[in-house]
Amino acid sequence: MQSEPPAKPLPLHSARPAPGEAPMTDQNEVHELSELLRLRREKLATLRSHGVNPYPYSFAKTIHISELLAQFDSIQEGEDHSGPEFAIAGRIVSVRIMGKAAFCHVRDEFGQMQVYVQRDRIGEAAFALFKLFDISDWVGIRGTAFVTKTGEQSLRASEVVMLAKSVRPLPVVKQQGDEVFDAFSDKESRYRQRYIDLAVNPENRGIFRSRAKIISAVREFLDARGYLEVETPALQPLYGGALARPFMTHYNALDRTFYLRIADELYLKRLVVGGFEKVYEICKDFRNEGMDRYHNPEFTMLEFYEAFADFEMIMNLAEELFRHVAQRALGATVVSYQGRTVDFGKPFRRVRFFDLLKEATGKELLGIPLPELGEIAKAHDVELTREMGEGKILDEMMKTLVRPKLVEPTFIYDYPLSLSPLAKKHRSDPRLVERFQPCALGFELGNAVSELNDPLDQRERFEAQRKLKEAGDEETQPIDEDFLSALEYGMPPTGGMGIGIDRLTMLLTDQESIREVILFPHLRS
RNA sequence: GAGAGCGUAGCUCAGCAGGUAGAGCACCGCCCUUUUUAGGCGAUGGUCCCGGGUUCGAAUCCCGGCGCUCUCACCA
Repeated sequence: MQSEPPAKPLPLHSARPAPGEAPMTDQNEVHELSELLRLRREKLATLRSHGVNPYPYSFAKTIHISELLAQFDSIQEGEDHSGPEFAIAGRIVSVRIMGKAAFCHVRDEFGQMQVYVQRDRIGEAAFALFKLFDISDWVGIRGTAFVTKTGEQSLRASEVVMLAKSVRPLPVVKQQGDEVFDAFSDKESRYRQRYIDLAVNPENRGIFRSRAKIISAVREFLDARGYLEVETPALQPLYGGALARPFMTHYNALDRTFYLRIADELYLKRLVVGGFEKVYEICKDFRNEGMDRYHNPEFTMLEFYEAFADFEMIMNLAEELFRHVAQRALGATVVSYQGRTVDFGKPFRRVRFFDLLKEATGKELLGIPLPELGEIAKAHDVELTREMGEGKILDEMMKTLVRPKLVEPTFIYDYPLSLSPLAKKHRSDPRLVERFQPCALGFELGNAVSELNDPLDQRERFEAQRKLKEAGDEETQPIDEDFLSALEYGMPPTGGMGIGIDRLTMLLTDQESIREVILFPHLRS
């Protein structure tokens, strides 16, 4: 069988419409296809004209390529080229046709291997059709294992099956010596067409495997400690639980504005009021903010709440959690990030918020008057805007003077009251709240507090937020009467924590941009 | 939201004192039954992001838009 032209040639080479002649739509579309795409469609038609279904329904694959390679020595064929048959399936990523035989590489999810296709082995007709197979086609191969003259573990094909014809070639990476061709490295293209990125740069699939492991390790850890996984609304009539601007949407049936959640905190605490003692949720939060390498407007957050616990107990739990997740995701507690290495297996450093600022500035900042605080901040080149209150200035100083230098895993605790509208006042100093943040390698990894359960105090905090809003602050916590009502019925002492899953994944997979750990990051369309 | 840079073949990129568009790889044809993402010979491939303007002539210069990247600001 020869690779004849298609039985019904596509109108590929027809001339452009003559002036004045109405263009025929289907022809027009074909005109717009590049030579490359047209040729693939011709091959598709040729396969069909020879009775091949280029999109069959299934394939009886018997082994992953990685498994086959792992047990290669014990399954090799004998000298007569007979041996146990295996069926692999994957994408063709390279082809070398040599007249009456051909080599190609086939890649599946977990590995890739060379396939040797001989005309006299699979038959003349099948070999002629095989010549229509291209890079990026999905194929099934049955054959026996052998090693080539040059020492590569390969599969000698006895049958090749088209599983899905690709009519648009992937830019499969090719390497010759030190030269790399076709590297698919443009960030925009990689994010926009993530499927190409994953297909062509299989190492990037590892990032998302790690991400999945991290999330399952979190569940494993919390489930084992009696936490209940719950789901709370993403569409909320009132947002809260964080200080951020929300996305707004319209609920047609109710004819009112709804918000995409910026946090699930207030709902999870309602559940603690309801009697669930340990709850957690891993969910998407949405914040109407800009995006950069640390922020995506839609991101994944873990929040967990435990009744009868305070922030110190949560701190101990968090330390174990980070250790467990690192161990599960990396197989070790040692984490390397952008050239720096820390060990999550060691006890975390625990240091007070104001002690860190004292280290950085040489001054005790707790309780000093606002004007003086501003002077000190300016003296350390911390940029201030006119409307910054005490909390924001302190936060800014922490962000610029301290956090970048926090490499070792650290818990910063005892935060100023003004920064934390949902945290309980400190048992030993009313100017502080019982709150901590875990940091490592310059990252802020989460936030935890002894949850405020005094309904009257909570109302005052909400009122303070309202005043900030009236003063023009767009990132305030609105008053949530139903939540206040829940607290009035009584919430036990509770410790709670939030951990940004995306950032944790960045850290554990050594990625410098959040977009590398989100499969489909937001891009302008 | 602000500043800087970028947008040319399927991919990665060159070309820019303005003169009909280039390379490598991929792709196509022929030869080749153990190659190393093969080899040899030959060919094809582009609305140079979009829209205006300057000019005899624009990928190149100017203006406007769109998109991306990197900084900065806000935030986790």
